[in-house]
Amino acid sequence: MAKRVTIIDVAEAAGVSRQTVSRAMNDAWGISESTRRKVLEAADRLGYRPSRFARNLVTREKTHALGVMVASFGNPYYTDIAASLLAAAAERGWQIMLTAGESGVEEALSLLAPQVDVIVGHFGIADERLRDVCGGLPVVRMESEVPHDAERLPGFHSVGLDMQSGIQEAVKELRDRGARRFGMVESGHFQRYFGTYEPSARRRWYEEAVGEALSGVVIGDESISGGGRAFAELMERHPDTDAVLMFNDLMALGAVQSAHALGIDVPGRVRIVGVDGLSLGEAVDPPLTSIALDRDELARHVMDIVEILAGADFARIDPIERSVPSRLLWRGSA
Amino acid sequence: MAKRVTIIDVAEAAGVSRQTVSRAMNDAWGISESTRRKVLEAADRLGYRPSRFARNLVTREKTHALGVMVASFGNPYYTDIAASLLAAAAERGWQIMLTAGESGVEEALSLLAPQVDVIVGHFGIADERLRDVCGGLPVVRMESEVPHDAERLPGFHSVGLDMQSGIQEAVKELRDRGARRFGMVESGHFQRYFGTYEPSARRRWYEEAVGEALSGVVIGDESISGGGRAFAELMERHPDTDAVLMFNDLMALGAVQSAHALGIDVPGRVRIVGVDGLSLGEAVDPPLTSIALDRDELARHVMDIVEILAGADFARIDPIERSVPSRLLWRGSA
DNA sequence: ACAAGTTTCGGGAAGGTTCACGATAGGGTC
DNA sequence: GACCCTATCGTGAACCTTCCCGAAACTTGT
Repeated sequence: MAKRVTIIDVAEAAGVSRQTVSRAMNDAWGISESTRRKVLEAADRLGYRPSRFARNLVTREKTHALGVMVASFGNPYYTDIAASLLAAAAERGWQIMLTAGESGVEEALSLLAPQVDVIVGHFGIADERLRDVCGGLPVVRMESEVPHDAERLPGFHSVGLDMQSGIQEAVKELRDRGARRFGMVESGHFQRYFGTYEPSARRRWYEEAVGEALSGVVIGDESISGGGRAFAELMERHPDTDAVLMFNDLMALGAVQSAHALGIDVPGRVRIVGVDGLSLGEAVDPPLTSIALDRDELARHVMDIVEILAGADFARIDPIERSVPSRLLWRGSA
Repeated sequence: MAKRVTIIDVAEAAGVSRQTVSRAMNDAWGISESTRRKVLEAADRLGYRPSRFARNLVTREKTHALGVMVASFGNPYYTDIAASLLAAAAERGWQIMLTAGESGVEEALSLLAPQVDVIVGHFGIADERLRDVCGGLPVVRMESEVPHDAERLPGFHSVGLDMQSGIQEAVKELRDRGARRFGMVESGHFQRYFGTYEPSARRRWYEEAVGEALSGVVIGDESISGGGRAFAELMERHPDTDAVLMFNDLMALGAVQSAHALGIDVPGRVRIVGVDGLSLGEAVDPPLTSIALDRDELARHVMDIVEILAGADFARIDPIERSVPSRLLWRGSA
């Protein structure tokens, strides 16, 4: 194992002191041009690289780092969120260290944790395991629903998404435009995950909003193709459906494609509404109507919490829970 | 300015030594349950957080950090690349610290640089400025074309994209399928950037490949809508065009939408080919045919270089230049 | 009760850098 | 030549944690 080249090695090689090397490297004031060149040459020859840890240690670590974990980076839902987070963090002078949970949440986290001050993300594992793997770091969870009243461990905070208002608004708008029979494609994710099916909050709010006008609900995979298949099944089993809420935009994209393939006019024959408000939804034809998560506000909330946590004594702070409202993004598909 | 709570403060508060506090925090072996609790309680009370820099300093900084800068995180081209980079980096045990250049490339870089070992990305600024702002860190550039023979500064490496083979392949395939008149929508980006227009490598390769069969070239904005407008203009000015190369997939998306709006059948009346191979291209209808950048291979090359650079003595390494080939991704739009 | 072993804890050092300040040398002024 | 000033460079300390190893305390066996 090659020993690290330190500032002292360079100093000796150049025949000067540490301090002089430091001055040369940071092109500081108080060093003659000739010795600077001499030192730089020696550093070059030895392949010297200052240790960023030693440097940050002594410069009082002014920069804060935020660890962000998303489930998958191939999913536009997460990249959109990461984009907003990145912007909000940059605005407040935080650096973002990013990782994805695709191949081992715990391993990725244990690598990320020692490098950052706070961790935020979608994890899909329980608080207890999270605490073990994060080494006591404060954690901010981004939930896909309003945080339920679960007992949070200390040091665990969350920002949830309140979809009730958005769903109500969407149903009202659909009604105003003449929709009479409301269907929904629900996610099978929970079921696959927990074994037992439990209706999602989205479904509960939707059913409450449409009441008697519900035509049917079909469960599908959380993917474009899964959404397409489920949509086709829904239309076959409940042909009178003229408005559909898709569990998310990815599935809604599949539904639009599927409708096109089946010769079903959108939004003429059936109106399709997604959830998430992906920017990707603008790129398709017709552009996707969606109940949008305001990602910038989400990011703002996250950064608010993060800064509270970073402001010393985080350990004494009670779990913070916030939620961001959704809003209807009326585009072409409904 | 509140002084930092150190391990010594906790030790004094708990009436033990540093070492014991360290043991308690890292739940190491060799400490009784009662003292552990006592220490943890004291740490909690004081709001103690171990310094990640001091810790990493002594644990010999085994984890390497890669700084990644992309132009914009809202652009799927960059997020796709970031995704591949993230996967490749995770595979080799590197952490990724991400930033975007949207609001100030230099400022973002100067924040990023002290935190990482190598920097890679799309920058849009000259080597000289980059060197100043990165403090001598080695840099890997991702180029949108094959690295030209510019004089690279030492410490600057690059991976470029070789599009010639992909474009040739695409033109051949289009010919085989009956295309006779070839148009292109070119990017106006260079022109806006440098004032003076210079044909892109894509255009040069394309014109060389189609030869006499070129119907016309129109310049457009590098965006969905810009692509749509330019495509419409191309079809109006050169109505005999039956195959179009769009400068990139984003613009191609606009072209497909525009064609739809104009009642032009794709690919029946005109075949549309994009460049980049965005995963987003699969989500639209018809799915986008594209000359794809193999992002995983790009990421592999980048990580290869990065690991070479990290392996000591980087300063003595001559600029490395690599290029990744493109390949034709035949989907529905051509 | 004593020896031996085990558990628990502390002191000194290391890790690589920057900061504050003191030391040295050379040049100019009188 | 004494004095001061400035430009340049070096020494000790600090930053905060973990590792190594020895000391102390406690447990067990006889």
